[in-house]
Amino acid sequence: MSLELQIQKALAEAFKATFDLDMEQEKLVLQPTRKEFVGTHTFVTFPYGKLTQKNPQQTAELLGHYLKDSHSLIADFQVVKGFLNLSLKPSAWVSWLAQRTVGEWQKLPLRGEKAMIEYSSPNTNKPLHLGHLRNNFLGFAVAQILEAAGFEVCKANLINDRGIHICKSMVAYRQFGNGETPEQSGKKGDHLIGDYYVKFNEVYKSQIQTLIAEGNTEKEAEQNAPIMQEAREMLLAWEAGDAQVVALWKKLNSWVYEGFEKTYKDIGVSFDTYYYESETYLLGKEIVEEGLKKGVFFRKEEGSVWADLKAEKLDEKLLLRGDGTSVYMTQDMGTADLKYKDFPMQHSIYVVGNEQDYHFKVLKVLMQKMGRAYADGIFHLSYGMVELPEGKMKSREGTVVDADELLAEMIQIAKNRTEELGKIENFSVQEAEQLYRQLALGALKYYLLRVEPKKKMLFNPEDSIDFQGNSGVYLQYTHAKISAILRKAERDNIAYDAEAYAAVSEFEASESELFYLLSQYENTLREAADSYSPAVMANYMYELARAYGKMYADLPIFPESDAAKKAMRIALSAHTGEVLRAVARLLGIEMPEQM
RNA sequence: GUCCUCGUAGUUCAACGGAUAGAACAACAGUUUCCUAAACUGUAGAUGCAGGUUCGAUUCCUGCCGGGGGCACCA
Repeated sequence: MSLELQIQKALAEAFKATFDLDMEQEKLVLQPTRKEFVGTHTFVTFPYGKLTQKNPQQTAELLGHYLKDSHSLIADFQVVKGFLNLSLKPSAWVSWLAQRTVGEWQKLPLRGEKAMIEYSSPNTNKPLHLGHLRNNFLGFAVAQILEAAGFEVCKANLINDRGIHICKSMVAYRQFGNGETPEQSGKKGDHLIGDYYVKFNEVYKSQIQTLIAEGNTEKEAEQNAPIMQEAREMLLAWEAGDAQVVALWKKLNSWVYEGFEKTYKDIGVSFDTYYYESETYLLGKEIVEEGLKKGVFFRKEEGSVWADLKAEKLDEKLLLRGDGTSVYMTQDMGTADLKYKDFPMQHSIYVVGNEQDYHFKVLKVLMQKMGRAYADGIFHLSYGMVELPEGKMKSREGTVVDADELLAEMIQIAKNRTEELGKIENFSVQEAEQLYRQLALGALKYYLLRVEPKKKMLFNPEDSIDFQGNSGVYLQYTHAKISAILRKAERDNIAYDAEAYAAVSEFEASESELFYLLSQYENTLREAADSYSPAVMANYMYELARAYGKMYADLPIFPESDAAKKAMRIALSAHTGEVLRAVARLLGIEMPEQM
């Protein structure tokens, strides 16, 4: 049983014994004691005045006395107004640490539930940019977190490989490409195709201007620009299965996939299954028919099919055009069923930007109306855009922060900083290269993950990404320092097992703080899983590293004369390292042993 | 027009309805005979505005102001 639970149980007993009140122990929530007061766990008694017939302060006093007198866990208490601050006995912490270090603590018990996480889901007409990185890191981290929290997880990538966007690149390539290939040009396939997408838009723009100059309205110009018409025709040809168009499409897409795979590998994300829009875009019509039969949807006179969601304040939603063709929502309904068929899940998570909030609200309501088993478990993990100081990134105009380029720059910065500091002279070239990558990716991932997903975030290329302070590098540095401590303990043959530190009977403040934070791993993981928020883990990891940094600076380890204390500090260091590594793994961040 | 979302130090981010709103960067001032100074310590600095609910509101509700996004037989 966790310390938290033991305290809650004790509190329930205290309520019973002192006030003859039966409290549900889960509701007796504890919060961390603020560091200006003594203690680790705080119970707030303001809400219980009516029940106990005492004022909050008296309530806290009475509960505190009971706990101190009757519970082996509680060393002391202190009351400030309605706050009951509890201090646990060092022996309790010490045995907690002893148990912890032998047990399996990284994962919560299995829940017997499945969760599918769809993320990344790129369009195949351009390379990944900074916004995609946020998506990829979020999706991967949430998958890891849910798995650690006891879910069976499936990571899915739904590739948007068809549609007008890829036709634009195809048209531009056909006109201007001269058969260029990734091999000859030395470009990654996704970049090559992305360049043609930009090219398309340049030509499109100039054609619009010409047409406007010839007296067309802007709308007409946009409609009639020859290159756009060509793209539309190509889309129709693709849908008709035109052999040449399909062959071109396959070739260009295969180049893009190679490029994506390289990037995915570089940034350390992976998938368990792939869906291709070209294979799913026709799905969903049967669901519309089913909905019509059930009377959930209705047909307008012209033949189009709609769902009336006015009761849900979502207005009316088109599901099938008058000519019987699908819209985006139609295929998403079909894909939702397909996913469930492949992986019958209780939770279906979509990592998609917040501009689609409405879409996913509607999707969920529609599937609920259709009575789908998985419908209540649909969750749109909506995240805010990554903006530049001058505003939104626009692929069309090529004003994006490219993922591959950014990573390369980060690696270069990591290299420069590391060389300045000169701490890895013993490294081989390969080891050094690996370290630069770890630092660069760690900085990038932590930077993007520490912000609450739904908030938009600003990226300023001028400032780059932090390598100091509240940064991924700080966490890695803490881990590297810990590793050095452990190497030294090993070398000097200093034991730090449970027996070696069992005798410790008092703590310094920074040790208590560290113990407390280490004990919060499960709670934090549960909270992160419940809210699908890697930011919760990221912030926890930073707090933990900071607490360790403080202890490291305040207290000597090897010069400590009390052998038990020395052993305990090493054991604390070791476990802090383990927790940091465990959390970092959830976020996809690697922790170096030396830096 | 309507719906959703965000608004916290100069800047970028924190804070299950709880104590004197935490960090980091930037600024200023300190700390290496001692385990990695990519660190540690200190100083200064913030809840958009107006109401309401509550013992208690950055957090919940209403209105306003400001930023972002959505809503069309587009994807």
